[in-house]
Amino acid sequence: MSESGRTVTKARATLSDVAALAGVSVGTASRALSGTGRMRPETRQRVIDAVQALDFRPNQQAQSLYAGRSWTVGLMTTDGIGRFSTPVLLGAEDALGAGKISVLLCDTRGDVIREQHHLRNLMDRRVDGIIVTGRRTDPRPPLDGVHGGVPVVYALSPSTDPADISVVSDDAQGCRLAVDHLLTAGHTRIAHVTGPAHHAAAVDRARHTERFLADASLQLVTGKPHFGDWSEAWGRRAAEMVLRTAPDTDAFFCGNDQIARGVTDTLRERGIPVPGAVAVVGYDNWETMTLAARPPLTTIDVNLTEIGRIAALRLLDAIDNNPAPGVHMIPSRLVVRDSA
Amino acid sequence: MSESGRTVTKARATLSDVAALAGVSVGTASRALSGTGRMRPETRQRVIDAVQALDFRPNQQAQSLYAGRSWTVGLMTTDGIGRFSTPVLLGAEDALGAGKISVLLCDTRGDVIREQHHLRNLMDRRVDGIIVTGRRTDPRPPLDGVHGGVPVVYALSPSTDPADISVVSDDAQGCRLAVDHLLTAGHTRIAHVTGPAHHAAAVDRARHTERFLADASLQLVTGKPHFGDWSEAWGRRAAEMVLRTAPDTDAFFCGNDQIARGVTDTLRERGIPVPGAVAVVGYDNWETMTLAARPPLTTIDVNLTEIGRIAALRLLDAIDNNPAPGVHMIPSRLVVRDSA
DNA sequence: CAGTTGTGCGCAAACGTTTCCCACTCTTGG
DNA sequence: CCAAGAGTGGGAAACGTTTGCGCACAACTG
Repeated sequence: MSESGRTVTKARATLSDVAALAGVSVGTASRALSGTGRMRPETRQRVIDAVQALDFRPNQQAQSLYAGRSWTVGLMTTDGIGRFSTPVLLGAEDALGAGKISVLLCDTRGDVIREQHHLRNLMDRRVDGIIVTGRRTDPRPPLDGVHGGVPVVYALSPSTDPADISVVSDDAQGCRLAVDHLLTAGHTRIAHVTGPAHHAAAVDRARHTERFLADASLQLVTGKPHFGDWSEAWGRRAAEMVLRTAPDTDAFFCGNDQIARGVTDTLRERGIPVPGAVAVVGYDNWETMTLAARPPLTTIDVNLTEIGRIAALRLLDAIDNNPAPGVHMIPSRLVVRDSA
Repeated sequence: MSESGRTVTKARATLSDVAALAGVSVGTASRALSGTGRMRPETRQRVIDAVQALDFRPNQQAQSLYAGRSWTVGLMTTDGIGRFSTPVLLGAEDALGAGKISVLLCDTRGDVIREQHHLRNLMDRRVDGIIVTGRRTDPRPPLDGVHGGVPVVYALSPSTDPADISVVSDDAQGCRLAVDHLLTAGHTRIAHVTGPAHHAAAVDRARHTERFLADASLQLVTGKPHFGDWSEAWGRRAAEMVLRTAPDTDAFFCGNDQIARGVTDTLRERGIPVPGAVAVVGYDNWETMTLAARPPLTTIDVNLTEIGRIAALRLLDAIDNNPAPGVHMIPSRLVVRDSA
């Protein structure tokens, strides 16, 4: 097909080819390779030599048919494959790859029909398990139509059924890291600017922030969190607004890095030194934002890759009949840069 | 297992269950479902009823074993799954899903060992084909170790072997769109700021830009393109530099959107109206950059999703024994916003 | 009414493994 | 010298599907 030196064989050798070359039966060849069963070392060696000579590799389809499993897991992402699901996916792929398990990718784009379609496909392929992940941290209804006890792990957005296995980010602990960092640095007049009030991530983080401030007998400098959207533009507008209402604000804790970057832009344009006069802390550690901001942002890293990895490990456990039902919280990490 | 209403069946029905219930043989049941072979409509109906009653779905493993193919393609990404490979991946998944083909995800992280490992795995699983994609547009060596004529399509970064199938972005046409847009608006003193000189995307775009300017008897306002890195910081620095060397610059064409955003930041901070005094055009249409920039950036969209889609279609053609060797160029699109 | 055509459907092989069961060949001890 | 036992390895069934072949029976035709 191509004139290059790449190998282009017609069809791969099967176990009977190997057996024939080694002068044994297929069954013996199989046992020689699997290590089971007793046999003369010499015989086993002949089989191994034949394998090498023919470049034999077992047909996974056949193994799967016999074993009734596929050494494959489905990874369903509910809304595109974006900034959040990608690291989760990589973490999962990494952990699974170690166990000779491959990942089948299914993107539902938030469409229930598509989700059903993919689910049927996964069941038909006899996947060993399924990881469901979404962008939002809001709980989601469990997958409907899982047959034969195939285990499912929900990553990032937990299942509404507490009997399911979910792996999520520990927002409370993340907020505590941020608030403690600001308090320790002596900030007491803190504002909170975040995303839409209908996102769990926004309301949860706001709630935790107010709680931790209350623990230190403080409250938000403007009296309440500011809900908007996750954009830089909102961060810029919100900063203007907060500074008008409470000019003595000495810190902003933001619901994500884009908002935080918007806040720093407003501060810089007003000539307010960061972190000298006002400190800013973001959330997510999205490096395209945190590193490009001026100054680079101190932020909370939610360890998305770790979430994916743990989800995969929990799934492997469940596949091995050791399910750990419930919600598993993955701790976040404070990343200190120049903004606070 | 769970107290919710979800179906939890023990094991799925097989075709012999269906046949038994319908009172026919397995062979007949199979033919009834596949539509092949002649039979009494009444018999066929009985089989169909049995299928419904048992919620039968054929076991893909068995079908694959018989057919010698898996209705699966491997998608290898060479360096993480980032901003560039993700849309390609989605486009591919979309096009393949229509053909009942699923996607196996393999991330090599730029590691040759890992690439070999994944490739062997894919061959063992008898994938119907492979799509290889990378972040960089630089050509890459073809996959080594593809057996049995399994077709491979290279997306985004072409194969160095011209006999392979590659689907890439048409950088020349993209640059022409940008340059023409600037020229039509009357700009003649154009600067070009781009990424590292060891990236094909940077040097190619620079070369095309100079060529199209030459076609209009013009040259770059600073006499040469400015190579740096793909960051906002470089965009900001480069803008300072260009304005010092050639204060009468009336447009910046940038190698990507981050650089373009950096340029607009410098211009805004110097009080230079964009696009009133100086126009700015980016590249890639990365919306987190283009929409957040002030003003929102006019840019070139390389249609990554389309590249993925076409790569998948070419792969399907090749699987059907109609390979279209060579490099396929996907045209880009000018997205006009406020910066030019 | 015998022979031919045609329809409907069952049987079995095949895809490539794994594993159970059994037969054979040595060796060894009585 | 023969029987028992251990060590080897062959044969075949099974996983669940698809498909080629051929048989039985009905319906024509001459």
